[in-house]
Amino acid sequence: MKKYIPILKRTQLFSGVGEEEIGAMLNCLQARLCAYKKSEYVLRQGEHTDTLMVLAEGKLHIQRDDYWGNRSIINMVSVGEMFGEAYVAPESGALMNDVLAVEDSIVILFDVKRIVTVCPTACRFHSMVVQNLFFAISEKNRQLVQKLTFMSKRTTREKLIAYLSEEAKRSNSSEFSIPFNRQQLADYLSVDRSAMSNELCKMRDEGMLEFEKNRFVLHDDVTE
Amino acid sequence: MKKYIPILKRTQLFSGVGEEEIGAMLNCLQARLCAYKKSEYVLRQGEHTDTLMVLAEGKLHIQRDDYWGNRSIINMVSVGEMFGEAYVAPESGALMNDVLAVEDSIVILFDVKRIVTVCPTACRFHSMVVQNLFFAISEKNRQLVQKLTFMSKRTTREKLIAYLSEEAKRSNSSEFSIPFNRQQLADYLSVDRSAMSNELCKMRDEGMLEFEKNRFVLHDDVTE
DNA sequence: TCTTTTCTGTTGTAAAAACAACAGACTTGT
DNA sequence: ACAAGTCTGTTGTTTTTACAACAGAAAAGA
Repeated sequence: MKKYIPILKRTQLFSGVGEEEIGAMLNCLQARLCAYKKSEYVLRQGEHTDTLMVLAEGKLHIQRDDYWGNRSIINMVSVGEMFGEAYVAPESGALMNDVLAVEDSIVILFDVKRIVTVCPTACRFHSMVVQNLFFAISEKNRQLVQKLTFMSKRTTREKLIAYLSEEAKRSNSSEFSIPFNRQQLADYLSVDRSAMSNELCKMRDEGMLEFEKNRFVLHDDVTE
Repeated sequence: MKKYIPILKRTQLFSGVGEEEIGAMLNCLQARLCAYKKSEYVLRQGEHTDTLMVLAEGKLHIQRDDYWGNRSIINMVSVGEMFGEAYVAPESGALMNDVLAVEDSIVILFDVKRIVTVCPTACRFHSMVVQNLFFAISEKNRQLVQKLTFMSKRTTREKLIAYLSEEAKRSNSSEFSIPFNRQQLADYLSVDRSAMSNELCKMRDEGMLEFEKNRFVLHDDVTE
């Protein structure tokens, strides 16, 4: 557990909190570790949970398969990011999604009720963590809205442009990598993989962009 | 301002807080009122804000018009619901959406920094409001994910079924009203209005559902 | 190294959506 | 009561997507 304190220190949740204080809070928040192999499920749709989780190693997808087997990737979780925060409210009900480890992963679980309900003066940095948590959820909120703006586009091409432009903006460069392979990107944007692949190649042939594997270069006429 | 205390008392944000305490907190949180006529913008995309807002009267849409004039309704705000919570973090950047009054509306603004950053022992119920705020944002998060699951469906029919089933579930009845007219529903689901209208009528002719204006009745084969 | 599996691009066909244009019903405001 | 405007359903055409099937390249595993 101790070995992950440096990772936790760099997370948004513990931003501004020193390593010693984090060590103390791990007890206070009853932190536990859980390991998952690639392709294992961390959580499954329909389950109940009331823990806040932070990814310490690996990579996760928050996703949902519907009755017909169509997969929709809601979001991606990278090291240092948290998940489960939407289900800590008492009446939040069952999980709407699966959480899948797409790489071998290590997850840190926190008893979030202790973060929010225990008097914040209990430990010195508690109120700072509450504030961080608040900001982190707000940001996740904006991420979801961002994703909605990709998905609200009518054509596959528009969805691709919206998504790729955002990734370019996020990396401050017209050249960047995406965290998905083709099938995953299609699942993320909720389009057909082959149709998307087709569209990407058309855009490349029209000179809008270049790509190789998951590395993309947008040309000026795309970014505006 | 005082006249809205009963409304505030019934909001998720002030749940569990008495009317006198709310009155006291209005000062503490520097609450202000703002009125908007139907079709006026409460906030515009690109602006900056750091206030938390609660709708006291009327109805709002959180939406976005793209370059080509396609409107996408991200969410709807009813009386007692809050909005703006995603932009209170210091580095949250410019608003991604417009907020439009679809009816004459009254909005209450709060200086949210005082909710989150001021020592929660300042006033007695402060920590309860912090907790309420946390739960409220969590719930909004789930709402957005819910919407993503509608939008991730590939066909208009599937989107309609996903949305209408959810509304039925929410009202615990196969008969319910929706808060949108046809154009607004199409904007909410990001589909073409006439195609959607067409699809709705086909579904009605196939006996899946009935409707009249914004009142719907789902038949058994839809809900399962 | 060789085999197996995964990933990506390609094509053709069928299905669905977008778009445009219009008519009748219903509202709203004067 | 009337006129103007809005809302809803309807139809036909064009565009786009979904789906299925396949082949070569790349990666993973034995």
